[in-house]
Amino acid sequence: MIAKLQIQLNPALYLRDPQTTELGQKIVKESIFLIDEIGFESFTFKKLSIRINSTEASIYRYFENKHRLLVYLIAWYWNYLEYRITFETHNISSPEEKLRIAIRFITRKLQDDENFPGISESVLQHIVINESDKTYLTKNVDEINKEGLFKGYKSLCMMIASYMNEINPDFKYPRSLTSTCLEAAHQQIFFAKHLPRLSDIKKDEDIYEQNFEFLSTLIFNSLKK
Amino acid sequence: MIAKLQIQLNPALYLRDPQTTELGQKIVKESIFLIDEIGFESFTFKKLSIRINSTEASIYRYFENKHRLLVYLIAWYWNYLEYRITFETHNISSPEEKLRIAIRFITRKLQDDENFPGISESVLQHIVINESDKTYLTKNVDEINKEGLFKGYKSLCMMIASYMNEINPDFKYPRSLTSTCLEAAHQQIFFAKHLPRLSDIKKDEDIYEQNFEFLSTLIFNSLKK
DNA sequence: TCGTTATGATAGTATTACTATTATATTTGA
DNA sequence: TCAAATATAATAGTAATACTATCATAACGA
Repeated sequence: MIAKLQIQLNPALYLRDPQTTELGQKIVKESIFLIDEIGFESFTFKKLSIRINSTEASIYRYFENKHRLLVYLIAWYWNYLEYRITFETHNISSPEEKLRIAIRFITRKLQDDENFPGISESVLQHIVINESDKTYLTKNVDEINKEGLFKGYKSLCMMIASYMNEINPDFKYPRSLTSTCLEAAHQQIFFAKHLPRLSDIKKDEDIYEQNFEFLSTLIFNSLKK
Repeated sequence: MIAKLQIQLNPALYLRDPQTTELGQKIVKESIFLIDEIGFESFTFKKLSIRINSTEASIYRYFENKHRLLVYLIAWYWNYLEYRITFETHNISSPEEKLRIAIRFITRKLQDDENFPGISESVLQHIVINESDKTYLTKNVDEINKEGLFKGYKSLCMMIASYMNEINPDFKYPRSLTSTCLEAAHQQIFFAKHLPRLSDIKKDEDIYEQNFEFLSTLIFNSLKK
């Protein structure tokens, strides 16, 4: 390995940086599996502590509460996506091509990434599908936002919106369209699985591919001059 | 009054029909205000019971738990919207016009409706913006869905999708586009207020009007042949 | 090796999300 | 109109949740 990769996150996301200690890494790694298994509402630090053979008090030294831990995990995900898209669009000059790559990435089913052994990206993606909206749908959004905890999501949104702007500078809603599609990217997967009448995506075919087609159509039609 | 209006809801939504008793009506009416004030996470039957001078146990006779109460309120909202849209599109034959009316309604800021004095539609709309996704983003979606509790939302979605189908039968994603827009209708308002970088909607102008413009553009561009 | 830091072990508290029981008030219907 | 059914209030109780606090000990670094 020539360089060790690490996703840089806002220190306000945690009390103690979980990436720096063994226990911290265990908390993050196992919380992903546990939240995926039982859902965020049923997830507690107590249950997690039992799973990792530690104590509630120890986990509370890393994260203020379970909501902050969720915000941390989701922030990690968006930062990871932005990093991957930045990497893949590097040296590509066509904004259409960059946009296509970005749509590909936000609609793609993730595989676990060996560069980040502490985190199962595939399971984390399930959490994004099922729980990510809960990070901001809370009475203290403004407070959390002021601390900069949604920076990763906003930054990704603005990056994609900037490609749209390059393609058609007259289009009036690049950010709204991007945030709508970022949300749809996981919502449509959720609907296809649980509320199929809300979607045209068929469960028996490749739902991720269909979602890519849907969002590509939506975006490129909107950007036509 | 020549006819008393009442939104018909699936009886599985409640244990005892709140529309039939004074206490039930008080529970529904005040829960809307209380959830809006303190947010769904902080909302408890205990707090509500104090507010309406009743007891926790009495409220539990109407609703299994607070999540079911939320599902009830949101179901009421979607049924109400469908009722209004059905009424307003009555006798209109142009599918473009029907679709425009529907978009108008899903993006419009609601006023309290005198026909339904027990419910503040304007405050309920805030709850839809802030809390509605929590009705389905839960581990037991499938169970709740099987009971038919999301029927109102699905029915509204399919109605709007059918207008799209009339306009352009070749368009492959009428349901996905509709559900995406129904979600965006409240998401963009939320973003404009709390996470403005995720949206092009400006807080200082009429956010509801801008949202109507955004979604109209999105939808009609998608339906172009 | 001394001091700092991280963790574990344990305990404790207010609140939440219920369930159960009983008494009383109100409605209904025979 | 009286009895029966029903609705509500009042009260109590429980297990779990979401924390906070204290102290001992292990590990670690200078």
